[in-house]
Amino acid sequence: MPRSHGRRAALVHPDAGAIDVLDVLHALADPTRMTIVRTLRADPERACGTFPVDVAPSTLTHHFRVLREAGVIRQREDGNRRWTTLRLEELDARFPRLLDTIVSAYDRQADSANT
Amino acid sequence: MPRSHGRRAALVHPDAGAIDVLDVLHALADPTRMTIVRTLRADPERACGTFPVDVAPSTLTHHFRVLREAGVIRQREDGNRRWTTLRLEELDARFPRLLDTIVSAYDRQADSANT
DNA sequence: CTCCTTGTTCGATGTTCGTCGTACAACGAA
DNA sequence: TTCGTTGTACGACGAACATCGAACAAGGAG
Repeated sequence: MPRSHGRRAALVHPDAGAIDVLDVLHALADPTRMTIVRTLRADPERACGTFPVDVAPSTLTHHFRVLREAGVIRQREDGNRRWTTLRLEELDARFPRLLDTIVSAYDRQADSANT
Repeated sequence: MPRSHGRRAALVHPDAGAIDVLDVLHALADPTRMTIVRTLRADPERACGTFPVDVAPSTLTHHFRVLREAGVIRQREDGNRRWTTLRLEELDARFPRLLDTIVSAYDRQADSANT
């Protein structure tokens, strides 16, 4: 028994009512994580490995954890895969229009840069 | 001449069109800076020392610099004082409803905590 | 069972961040 | 000019962060 990894850690998600807006802002203030969120807005559910980001797998795991613990995404185990969705409705119930306004602002910025 | 400080550095503000939404999110993802912004929403202009935050003066200067360089606030020299305002209109022109939505979300969270 | 795929955990590295104390610069008033 | 007020610049410190590689765990296909 060379390591004491134990089994796969259970996925922890904060309750909708416990989501902290500062945590959400911090989670979104990173280009890789913003790309993840934008991708999920277009596609409702994706597996981890299918996001158009260019970082090492372990780095991607880290970013998913930040988003998950901030309450932005939900992850579901399915065999070997881990499926990811936005917690859009819960987020919207607590902070109306927050996610949409932020992502729209980023979209607008990306558009103005491609000119 | 013990130091080579030179004179007071000029205040640098990014052009409205160069404001980066990720910088704005990062600037707002801190409780002290969020308090500064909320205070400025209530009062249009304040001097640095009049904010209800509990940090050392040099720390406050640091937070003002982060907000200023992100394009969230504007600072104006006036004799010994430095007056601070929100760049609300410029921000709103580039990212409609962004600041208002974020600050409202924080207000809502603060309200729900005081229950 | 064996191999491949998927994604994680751990440990390390270098960077950025929030905080402070100290020194100091500019201004205004006495 | 001297003194008090206001706020900055610098340097340091510990914590948090983004990133990676290596090892590994679980599941599916053959």
